[in-house]
Amino acid sequence: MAYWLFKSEPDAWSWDQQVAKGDEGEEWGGVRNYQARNNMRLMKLGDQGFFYHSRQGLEIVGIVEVCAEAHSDSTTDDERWECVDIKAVKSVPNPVSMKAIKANPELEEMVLVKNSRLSVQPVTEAEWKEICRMGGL
DNA sequence: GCCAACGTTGGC
DNA sequence: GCCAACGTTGGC
Repeated sequence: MAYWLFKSEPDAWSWDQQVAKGDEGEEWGGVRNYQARNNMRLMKLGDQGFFYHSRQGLEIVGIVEVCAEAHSDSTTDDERWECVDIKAVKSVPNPVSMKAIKANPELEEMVLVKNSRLSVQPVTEAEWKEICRMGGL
């Protein structure tokens, strides 16, 4: 199983909205970046991911699970773009902030730190465990 | 709200 | 195929 990180501006799509969707999940559409799309193509059913609030919040607030593998993005007719569906699994008791991540030497190689603009990113197992520990999970 | 970093576009 | 110009993202 692989781990990922999904970024969203809470103004556009927040963790609360994701939770409200329940097990039905939500299509992660609208991504127009090849690297992010390629990451989604690699995702398998049951893969886990962090849900991160960018711009406002700047913290990891929840855990999601891939509930549909890559398919065409319904927000465009352009066949280049694909996306997965994700559903909320649980909230992070103590949200892990960008500041806390940057302050932790074990997380200095995270894509979130090195390439903050990529909206769908891979997370290593070590990073996953460390952030879960920091988040109180 | 600013602006650096990054990705994409398009003229040559 | 290069690279300048442009648009967008996202931390600050």
